Amino acid sequence: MTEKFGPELMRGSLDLMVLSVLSAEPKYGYLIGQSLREASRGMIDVKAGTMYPLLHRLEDDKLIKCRWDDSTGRRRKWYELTAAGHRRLKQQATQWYEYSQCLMEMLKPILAVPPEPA
Amino acid sequence: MTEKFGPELMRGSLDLMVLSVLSAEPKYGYLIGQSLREASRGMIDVKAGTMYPLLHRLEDDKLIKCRWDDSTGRRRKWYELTAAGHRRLKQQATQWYEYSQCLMEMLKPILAVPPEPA
DNA sequence: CTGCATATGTTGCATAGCTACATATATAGC
DNA sequence: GCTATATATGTAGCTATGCAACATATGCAG
Repeated sequence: MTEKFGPELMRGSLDLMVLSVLSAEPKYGYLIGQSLREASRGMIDVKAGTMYPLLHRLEDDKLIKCRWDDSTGRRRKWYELTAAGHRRLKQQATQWYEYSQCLMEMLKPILAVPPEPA
Repeated sequence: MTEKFGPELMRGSLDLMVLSVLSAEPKYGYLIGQSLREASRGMIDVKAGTMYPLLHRLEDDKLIKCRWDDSTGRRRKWYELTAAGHRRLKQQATQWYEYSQCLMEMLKPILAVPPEPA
């Protein structure tokens, strides 16, 4: 396992990742963080100070909507995608795919060079 | 042709792209911008207010070094990678590749859905 | 000689991820 | 019962970086 991905690298795709893990089923903030860690085998670790403001932004933009669950001792804020959220997810996923293909093309000659032997 | 890639998307990989286009041969700032536009078929358009501060940062970090050419009427500042720059490029390219693979895995189910018919 | 492409640079703004902190409950170990 | 840890949400302030807007200057085409 390599190092955890730095914040600069994820900048610009965190929204996309959160929308992505919410697309299948509703989740609450803490659980979203766990899901991302699992899906990335520990490479992606979104901090609380990043996650909650991010969720509030997405909610302000009407891409997700929330529902408090106070039935248990643990207060949990469940989020799910709105129709606009689903649309945005598809659009952003497509754009990210195109971008990564574009960048990959540029990096091809660099990545083709094998790493120096130890 | 889709829309130009937004700044949020490129955040975190602009350094990598600049190092990448400098890896083959020295270039000056304005030319780097053109090279990126061409390599991306117009999708990537780095503004002057982004490019020059970026180059100064990379130089401060000793990843690139410059040489003025005042022999023509056009003052040009040619940049080339240092040894550290080459190392950083390989390292960042590899990390970006891993990150994109990771994200692509997450986006697979979303991208698999065909776009709605018009 | 006027306008545009070329070429480099700065200032100030907005955005978003981080650390550090604050609050509160559930659970496990002693 | 007490303590430490995991769970769960939140805020305030810092920092980094891409942007628009501006500034300066040259070469070349009409």
